[in-house]
Amino acid sequence: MGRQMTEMLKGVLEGIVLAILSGQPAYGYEITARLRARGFTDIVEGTVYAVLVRIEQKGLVDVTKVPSEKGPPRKVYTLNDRGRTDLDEFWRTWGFLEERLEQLKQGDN
Amino acid sequence: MGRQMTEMLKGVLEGIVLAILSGQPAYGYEITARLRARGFTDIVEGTVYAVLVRIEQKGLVDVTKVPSEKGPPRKVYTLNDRGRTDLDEFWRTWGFLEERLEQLKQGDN
DNA sequence: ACCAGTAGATAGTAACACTGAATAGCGGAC
DNA sequence: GTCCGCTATTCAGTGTTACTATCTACTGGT
Repeated sequence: MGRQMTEMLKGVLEGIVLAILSGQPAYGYEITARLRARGFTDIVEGTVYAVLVRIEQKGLVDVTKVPSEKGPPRKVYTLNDRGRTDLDEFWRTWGFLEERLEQLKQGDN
Repeated sequence: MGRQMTEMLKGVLEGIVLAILSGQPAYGYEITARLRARGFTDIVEGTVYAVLVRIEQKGLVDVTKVPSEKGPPRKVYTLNDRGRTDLDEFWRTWGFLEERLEQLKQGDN
């Protein structure tokens, strides 16, 4: 992955995962697949699981273990109220940045 | 500063500084002031100087020392060719992220 | 003599994404 | 019946980054 993308994902990837979970509950492997389908082709499992551990510890998601027909049991993550609050805050922060960068891009500096 | 903003700035702040320099050369203290004027009210000098040291070491800027009427000599940073290339790449990476997040925000997840 | 404003530097910290590898369960091919 | 591939999770170690807090240094005004 490009160095710039890696750095830019910091603080954003967590929001992306929360946003994905806001649509419907999902488990790690599935989330990785969705990210890939969305164009984030270079994000590997290890990275996603680290995010999931973090948002669980922060109490932004509820977790249930669901047996899989194929492979070890899945840990299904569901966004809870605190997670939704955090996601809202994420979008506000993102919106702020987006605005400022749009101005900069227009060249009024 | 909010935790989310701090993390989100990683990888972005450097691009912001390069973008500011693309308009015209500037020195650290001045750049901090411009950032503040742009709404980044919580970014302090120490943070900006760290970025400047980094982009200088990467060879993205040329540096000249200019005496100041008031206070110690200024280090004026000028974006060079490598810096411009890096800035282009930054905007591409940013554009990619912006697109994906816009989709996510629209709720198609 | 002191202080505020200007200007830069730096050591230490915390957070984060990445790398690479390991573990574990199941199905099918051979 | 053993090996391979796919599913699924975990974890230790690394590098990069922004922040905190503090320090130095120069000038002008009170």
